[in-house]
Amino acid sequence: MRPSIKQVAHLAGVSIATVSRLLNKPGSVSAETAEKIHRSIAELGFRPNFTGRNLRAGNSRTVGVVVPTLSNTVFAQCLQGIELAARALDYSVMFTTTEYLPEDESAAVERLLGHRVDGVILTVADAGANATLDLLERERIPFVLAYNQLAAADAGTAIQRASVSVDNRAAACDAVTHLIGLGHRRIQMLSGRFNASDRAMQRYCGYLDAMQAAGLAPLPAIEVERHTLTAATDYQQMMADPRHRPTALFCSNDLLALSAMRDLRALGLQVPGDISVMGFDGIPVGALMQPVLASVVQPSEQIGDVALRTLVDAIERALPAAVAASLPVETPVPVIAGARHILPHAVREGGSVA
Amino acid sequence: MRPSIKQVAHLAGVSIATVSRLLNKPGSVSAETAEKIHRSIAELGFRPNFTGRNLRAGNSRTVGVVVPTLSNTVFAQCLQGIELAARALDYSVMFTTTEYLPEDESAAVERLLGHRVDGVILTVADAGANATLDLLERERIPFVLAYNQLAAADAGTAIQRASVSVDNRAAACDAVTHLIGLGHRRIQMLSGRFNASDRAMQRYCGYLDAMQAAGLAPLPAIEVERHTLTAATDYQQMMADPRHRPTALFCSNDLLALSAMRDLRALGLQVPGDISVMGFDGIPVGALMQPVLASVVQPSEQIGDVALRTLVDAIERALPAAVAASLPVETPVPVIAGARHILPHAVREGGSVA
DNA sequence: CGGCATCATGAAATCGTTTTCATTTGCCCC
DNA sequence: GGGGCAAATGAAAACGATTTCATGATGCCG
Repeated sequence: MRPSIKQVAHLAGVSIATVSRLLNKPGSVSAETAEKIHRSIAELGFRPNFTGRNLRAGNSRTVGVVVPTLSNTVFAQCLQGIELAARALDYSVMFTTTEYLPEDESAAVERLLGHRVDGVILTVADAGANATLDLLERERIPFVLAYNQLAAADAGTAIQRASVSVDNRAAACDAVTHLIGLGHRRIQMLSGRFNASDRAMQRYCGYLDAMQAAGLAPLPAIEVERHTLTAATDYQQMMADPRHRPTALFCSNDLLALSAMRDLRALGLQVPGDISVMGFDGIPVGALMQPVLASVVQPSEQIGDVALRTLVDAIERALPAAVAASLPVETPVPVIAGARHILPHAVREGGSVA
Repeated sequence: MRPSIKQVAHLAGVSIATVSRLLNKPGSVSAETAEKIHRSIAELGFRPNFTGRNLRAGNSRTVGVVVPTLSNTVFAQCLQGIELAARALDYSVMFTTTEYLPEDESAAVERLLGHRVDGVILTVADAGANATLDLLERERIPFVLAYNQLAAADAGTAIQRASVSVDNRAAACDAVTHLIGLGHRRIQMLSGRFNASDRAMQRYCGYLDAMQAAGLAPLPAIEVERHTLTAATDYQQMMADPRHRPTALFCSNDLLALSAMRDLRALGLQVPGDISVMGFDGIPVGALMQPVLASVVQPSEQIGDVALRTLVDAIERALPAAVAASLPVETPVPVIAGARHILPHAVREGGSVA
């Protein structure tokens, strides 16, 4: 068995309380005692057991992260940002994915709650009506949404949720406006399933905004499963026919845009000669390619960073509230004042549009 | 405070032992008692606290993962594979990065050990001489290396470590042989720092193998910092001069290959017209681009999957050994029989070479 | 009808910490 | 020199689960 504080205390000839004190607030123990204890710790190779500490303290200095997948660079970068910030604040990260299955979201969160994470960062399919978020709220676990953008209307409700994202609608509008500025009139949106990503819907709204503002007739979005464009035969037929084919394709994410470009080339079309393609996300490899993938860049790593800091703020703000809640008198709900963090986006111009 | 097993027991009018039994082996408690307890659990919204369980059990059903970064898709996919497999085996994943700083490896592992993870999956800078691995070994924590490929010579030593990777040397040799087969004679390797990645060195050996086998004169590798090719002016000069310029560039990873291609284009060179570029990793976007990035594909997600399964095997094999170790008589070291898992690689042909 | 095995359950110890409360010691000041 | 105060330390109770051991009840067999 690994050495515990008890062995250290015994070897140093002091009580476990003294060892604990040395570890937590070193000022409160005399110099020579500290010296003895430090020697014992070194000799035994003692390492405090967080499990014991967490059990007693009731918090774990661990946050849970739930994202759809890591196959999309966007989420990987976000997780990267989260981990970096967490490490800086001395938090640990427990991580899980949902594979875009809404029904897995709850299971994932349940597991994290079993581990008594102090808070959760998640990207859900639909932040609007979501049982998982309700669960977190019921359990009074601070959480922050990443990428999901809360509707401004929610700001008026009693409990305000926190989210960190770009302004999806405005960003999409900027992208489409960029295309319009280049002379495109027939612009169509290619999107992942709306029910797998509320962002896709918001971006479609942005598309509508831009088309409307320019007085152009919006086209219905083409919804496809992830990365399975080749299966969408009706879509292929549309592209094959120059009369139905849009002159520009606005894709709800970069991976989709890259897949689309490959498929279009397979159909014998030139990008951007025959058709322009613009993405959304601004994944780094997009800028390395030739032609550069035009896109709307979201600061994914920063989204993670801000999400984590917001979450930790909420956690540590909730701490005194938790103490109050343990009083016999039921105090008012210790609500985390939510915040809709909207981070800046940028249009990346690129050779994939003309 | 969240409901504990105690409240459940009280509400159901039974002892906490009975509740615990119901949760662990449901057969051992009578039907009507089970019914009462289930009702209490539902009413209180009770969720077992892993912290308590882990403290008592001495294991956490959690594994730690340490990789250099998530900015490289390769590691993100590996983590994805790990998480999927972990979830299937009912393990959780605690995750951290090192930013390619060898000195951060130990700190990361220390933190994970504090959380009492049952095992660790890691990718280190140099698996040969590595203090972190020694630490894990001293602490008798099962661990599995991912991407790091143990030298076959290690198989003879007393303690055998486990690793999951492709055969880097053979894979690089295959890649370079492919280039040679296309008629290239002046082939040079562009690599990340050897001291930041032992894989890079192994791949350079593979390069040497291939050149030697073909009777060609090998060139020294160009070592660069990650993604900072533009700063390497001597490299730029070499590329600018057709007499010094190799006809093909073999890069130690795909991100580097993509950066190189962009820089070469910036110098006015055509890929593959003036120079061919081949990568290593086989990241998925490489196949979406035009031209397709030729590369050696490693099965990253599968590496994660196998690494996790190997680790869990070791953990669960070590369990009885741990019991034995708690006996007064010091039993022989409960060594995890290591295994060098070599997964298959494949050469992906692509338009970036000619 | 008594003895014994089996089953369901409870009491209590345990895991490794933190923290409260009490106790000891030494010191200062009057 | 004694009273009181501060500093340093120890004993013990939590935290939430599992698990061992003991106990009572039940049923079966001779």
